Amino acid sequence: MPENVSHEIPKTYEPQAVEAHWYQRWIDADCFRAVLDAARPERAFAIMMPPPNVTGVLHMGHLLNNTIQDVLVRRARQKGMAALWLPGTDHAGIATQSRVEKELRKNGVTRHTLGREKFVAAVADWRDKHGGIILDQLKKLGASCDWSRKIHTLDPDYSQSVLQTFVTLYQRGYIYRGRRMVNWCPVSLTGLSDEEVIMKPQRSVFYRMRYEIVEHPNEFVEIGTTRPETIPGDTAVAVNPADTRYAHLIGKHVWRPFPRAKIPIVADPLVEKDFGSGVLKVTPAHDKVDFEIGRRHKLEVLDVMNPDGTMNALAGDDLAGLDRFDARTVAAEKLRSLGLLIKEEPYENNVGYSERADVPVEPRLSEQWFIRYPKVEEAKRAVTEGVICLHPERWKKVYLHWLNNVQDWCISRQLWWGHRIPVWYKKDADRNDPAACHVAIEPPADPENWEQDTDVLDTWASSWLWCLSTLGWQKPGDTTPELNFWYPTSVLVTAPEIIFLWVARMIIAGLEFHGPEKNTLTDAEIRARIPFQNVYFNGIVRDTQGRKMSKSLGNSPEPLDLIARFGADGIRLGLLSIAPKGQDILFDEERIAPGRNFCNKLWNAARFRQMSGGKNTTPATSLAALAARINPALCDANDHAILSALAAATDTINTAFDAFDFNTYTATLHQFFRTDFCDWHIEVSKARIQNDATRDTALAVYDICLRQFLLLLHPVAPFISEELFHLLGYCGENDFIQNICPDSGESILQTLATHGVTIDQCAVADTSVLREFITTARALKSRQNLGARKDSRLILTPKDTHAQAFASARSDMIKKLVGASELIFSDPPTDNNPATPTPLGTLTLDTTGNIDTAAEKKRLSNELQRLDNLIAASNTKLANPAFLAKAPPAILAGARAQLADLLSRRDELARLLASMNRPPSPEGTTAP
RNA sequence: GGGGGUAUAGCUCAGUUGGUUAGAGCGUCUGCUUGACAUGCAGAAGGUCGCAGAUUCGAAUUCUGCUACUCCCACCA
Repeated sequence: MPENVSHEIPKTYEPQAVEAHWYQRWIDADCFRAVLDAARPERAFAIMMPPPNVTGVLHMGHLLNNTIQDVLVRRARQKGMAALWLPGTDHAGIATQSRVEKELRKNGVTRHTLGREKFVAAVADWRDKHGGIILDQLKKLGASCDWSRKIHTLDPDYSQSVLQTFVTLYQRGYIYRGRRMVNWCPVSLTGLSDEEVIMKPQRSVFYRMRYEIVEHPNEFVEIGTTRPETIPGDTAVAVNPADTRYAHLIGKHVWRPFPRAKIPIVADPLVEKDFGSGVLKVTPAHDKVDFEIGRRHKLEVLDVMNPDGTMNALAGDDLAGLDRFDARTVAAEKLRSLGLLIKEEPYENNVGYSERADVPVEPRLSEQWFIRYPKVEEAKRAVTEGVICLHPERWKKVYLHWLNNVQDWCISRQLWWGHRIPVWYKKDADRNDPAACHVAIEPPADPENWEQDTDVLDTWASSWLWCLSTLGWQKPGDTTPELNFWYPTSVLVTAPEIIFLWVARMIIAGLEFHGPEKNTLTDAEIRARIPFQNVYFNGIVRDTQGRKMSKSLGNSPEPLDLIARFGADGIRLGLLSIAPKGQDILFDEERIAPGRNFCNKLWNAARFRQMSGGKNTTPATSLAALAARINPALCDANDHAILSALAAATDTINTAFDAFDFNTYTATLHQFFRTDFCDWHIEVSKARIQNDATRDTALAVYDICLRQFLLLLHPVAPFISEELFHLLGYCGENDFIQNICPDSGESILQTLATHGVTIDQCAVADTSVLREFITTARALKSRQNLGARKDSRLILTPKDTHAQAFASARSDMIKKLVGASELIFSDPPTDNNPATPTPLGTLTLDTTGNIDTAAEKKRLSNELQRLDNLIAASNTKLANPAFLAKAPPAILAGARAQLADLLSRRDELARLLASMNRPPSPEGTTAP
């Protein structure tokens, strides 16, 4: 055993112990600390972790998202980049506040009985207790974040920057206050942005009713609604100005049923002629469209609801105090009793739900702060010009569509947990008079005369600064050494769900705030201001039925439990290899088990390498040192083949990384290691390991493969790769695999050549012929249920002298791999022994009777039929003059060669089939 | 209503710019405790590449239409 292999590899791989050990060592050695290198800006590589909510618990989506980030950052670290992965958490206004309010309610306490200051303190307290859990859980996954830089969106510095951007945007004219229709959540009691409203199809009732025309008693117009409870808020009915049916009624009035009142009939183009009766009841206080119509026609705005969704006094005695949905039933009853209800029809429509509270939002008129987005054109250009690349690219369209239709952003929330809006109003003054507003981070000098706005900012109005404020940015135009070095960051890894809520807004924030104030930006300025260069959208992790993971469905596995059972590396490998590019993932434990199995396989292969010994005493910490152990004269064709495959796999993986193609990455790891290295190369070279003369060279080839493979594997499976790298002595005791860059394919070939091993492509080709021959021979045996026997006699009728020499030289190898006691070269026996064509000639299995002749004949006929079909197709193609004239020569030659091959195999099969039809010869087997 | 996405083996997915007989993992079947590994090995079965056209010498791949499922956006009450 080599001296540098100082520890024996245990029999079974125990991920828990290995993971805990290495994570601690990495932390102790400060492996994840990002150190800027101002002199070499090209070394910068940064990823900002999408900050999880402090209320969040680790779920499958986090596992995938953070695995991808960790893979990218570890890869960068190996390549010698100054790699920064910055973690943090989001204060998550509504979610956190509701969570704590719920706790308080258990003790009969509300935020109002507690008061603002104490309540915020209580929430902060809860956050301090629970908010860090999710990041600690990520450590179990192996996340290599620079934990010393952990940021929270309510940290004092971060908060300052949030307030400062509000003030700046106000000064630049992008922020205004207005009485507008907003999406009101009657449970959270706050306004919401459009992006926080989820449309859901709803089974509703469409009420068709009639309103009497004031000027024409006993004449009615029919009106449809799904919300009769809002009738008391009606202040008009509207028709389309081009609708001839109602033209004579415009300017007249109808009776609102309850409370009974005269309301005008107006004409407005927003009304669809063809929908329902073409008459719309207008409730300006409770519908966005109606509000717009009301504004144009100067209609009264009658708010008949309380903030909590109950009806108020204006709704009339029968409805007042009722919940909006109960009021709907009562209102319908009232219509019926008044004889105004024509019909109730089942109806499916889309209703907006509050994302957090999951109740229908109520369009509600209220005073809110809005942002008119700056730099919208530049934000589009950043993506259309490819300054920011989206992966997969198709999200471009979604992103641009949003920007093309973007509405002003309602940023005030009627909550207490968050960044309090930095605006003070002069007492007893008109709040809409700018002169009576003090907008600044610092309160006015005479605070007793002012009142601060009670609202806080939308959480996303803080997280849109994530790429800036995490790097010490405090105010627009700021630069810091950290910003200069790491900004723009390299990749953002996130879910497409938040492309509007977060991604687009971060881009806008970067463009507006990073650099001096400018109205428009050049391409170069865009390049300098964007927050990230790439966005990788990972899919959503769903269950096997395609449903989102959720607590209430109980379909979400416990990630820490999975890590304990499969190992972090196993999960990472499993998740990454099943994640289709840009598609959602259907998660099932069964589907990630191969990740764990692969780790086990690797462990055992390493163990086999170590148990195979070797007399090397020199350290083997580089490719060159390992290559130096090879005696080129002892390299066989299999060595050439596996080393060639290693270089090819390396190149494939490098290309895959550049394209964020993780499918190819994991598939290549699997193909190379399992199929090429373990199942073929190790097996085929075992004899050479047992031979003193060849052992060192064979082991050196193992080591080159294992070392390079571990380096390539490390980003996705950091723990096991580090452990084995050390156990196999590929680095010093105090080194880490993260600091070692895998050689490129070309560099591997060059280093080998320097040490006398120039990959021989003929040898590589020979190996693939041998593999095919072995597989065919095994199949031949297996069909006779002799797969496990090692005493079979094989008779090869070589197709030419080269084939004979080839097989003869490898006779021992073939016998061992196929499981045969003899390999005889001879003409085919004349009786009905099973046989098969192979690349080297016809191979016959010498059986002593008892073969299933019928089954074998059937198989041969099927195979013959298949070949005949292929030959027919091939002939047709080659008989086509157009093909002969237009196909490239290489394709043509290929087609001809293929046909020749098919024909010879067909002839051989036909001969074998014919021989099976003869009665068996009485002597049994024939031999030369 | 508008815009995406997907459709390939029983299941989940690969399939690079069109090119020789469409691949993998899981599952299934058969055999095997082979001196690293049963979380394994060997072998096998299994596909009209959603449907219909078009382009081409040649289409899973490009184009058109259709169908099914799915996601996002949207002010039809």
